Amino acid sequence: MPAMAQRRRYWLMKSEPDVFSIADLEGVEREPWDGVRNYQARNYMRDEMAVGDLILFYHSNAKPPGVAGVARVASAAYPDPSAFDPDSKYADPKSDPDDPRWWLIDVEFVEAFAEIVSLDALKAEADRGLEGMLVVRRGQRLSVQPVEKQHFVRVLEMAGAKTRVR
DNA sequence: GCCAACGTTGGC
DNA sequence: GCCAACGTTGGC
Repeated sequence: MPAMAQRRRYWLMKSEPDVFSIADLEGVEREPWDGVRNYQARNYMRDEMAVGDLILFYHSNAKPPGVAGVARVASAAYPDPSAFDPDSKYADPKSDPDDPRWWLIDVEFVEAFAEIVSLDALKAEADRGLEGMLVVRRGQRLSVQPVEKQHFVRVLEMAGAKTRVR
């Protein structure tokens, strides 16, 4: 009997569009998500993400902030090379190549929404469909967050997205 | 530009 | 192990 398939998980990842937007991801197709220097975000990438997991691509520090499209986890986790690069702004001399502190996954483009699903729009649904969604919580700064499947599906509906979830 | 939230650092 | 100081995030 085959092993039961791993349950697909859903995620939200933040990026400042001035630095790297959903259009930038569409242009390169695939991008190593380097530079994350938060342990909880690292743990999600290193320990919980699996190839094929779908991601809400969120524009932070944007006008308006909100979900701009969909991406997909495209690699298993591997050590973040920028931690070992002294010329990188993400260099971390405390990360030992034999015991790397920082890990990442590659992200690939799936879809750019016709219109951003703004944070305001998400908040407006927070009591009817998006209850408990982390990104609408005040003070929630985590740049990699798990998303419940029903919340993910609801955001796709709000966007009129082409992406379908099985 | 402001500042609340909150994670990290380091003195003790 | 506590906690003040500090730095960053990110909405506004």
